[in-house]
Amino acid sequence: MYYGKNCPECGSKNLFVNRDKGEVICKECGLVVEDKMVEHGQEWRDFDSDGGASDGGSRGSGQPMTYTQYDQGLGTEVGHRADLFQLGSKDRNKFFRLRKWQSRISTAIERNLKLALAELKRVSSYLKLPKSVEEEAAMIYTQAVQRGLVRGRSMESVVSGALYAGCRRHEVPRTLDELSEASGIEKKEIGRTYRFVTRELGISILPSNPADYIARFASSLKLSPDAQTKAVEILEDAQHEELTSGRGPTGIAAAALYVAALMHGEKRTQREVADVAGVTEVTIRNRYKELLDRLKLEQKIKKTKKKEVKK
DNA sequence: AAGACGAAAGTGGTTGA
DNA sequence: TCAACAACTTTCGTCTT
Repeated sequence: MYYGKNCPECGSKNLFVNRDKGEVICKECGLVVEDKMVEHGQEWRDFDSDGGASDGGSRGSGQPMTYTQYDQGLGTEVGHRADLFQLGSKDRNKFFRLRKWQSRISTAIERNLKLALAELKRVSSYLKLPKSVEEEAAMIYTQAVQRGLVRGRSMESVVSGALYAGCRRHEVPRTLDELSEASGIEKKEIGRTYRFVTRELGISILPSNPADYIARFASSLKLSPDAQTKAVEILEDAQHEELTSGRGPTGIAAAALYVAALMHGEKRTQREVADVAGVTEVTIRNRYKELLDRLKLEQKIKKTKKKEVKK
């Protein structure tokens, strides 16, 4: 199927549309021509304006230098087909010679990065992660590749691990489940590579704070802002009582939300809360019980219950 | 009938010898 | 490397609303 454009890398018309993944791949050279098709206004990766002779510090499209640019803008691309028409026949040999040369120095690392960062962007946009996280993850991945940490692991799993690490560092945690769903990599695999990569790179891993999950969970549950702030309060109390250490942060966040919802008369079933938090009802119950025991919230709940009865 | 509760057995990961 | 261990899940039966 002709996609309507040629591959900016090799000029081939043999572009393959993968709707599941939302990307377009060139069958000739393997370049991910376009990803994030769900998003509006995705630009084509224009190597032509970026690379080649015009690269003298002024970036073609005015992009800042970033890690998501696979070579950080430092590499040199030898021009493409379109340039041919501007060249005299005399220069053609030179052109082809340079192109050949380029393909030789284009190392496995660069090639890997190119593909990996496309994948990274795809997953990142799927999860609607902020740019800063994407940058962080790209940086982590780049370092991982340079240290040869990808060897023996799938590229995708390392990308996912890097993204997970990026999320954690920017305090916009996503659960392993969400990463897993977005990337198609198994949860434990992501966790493994995440631990491995962060350890090898000496990246500090601050344990994630349950409060970071509250906002997202609350909005999927359509809870009022009041209930949400209440949940955060409960969380703070729980941390004073040291109910939070050693426990899964999502379970705690879920329980806090569940209680907060009860207290505000916006009851959600344990099942509903459990689903958005990615834990089971049992876990919520356990945390919930602890909260009641240690924080003496019982009377408050009974009060609101009476109110409901009166109504 | 659906939700809440809890017991019991199972799973995967961490830790310490 | 192995066994003990804690957190969490799965499953299932019982109670409550």
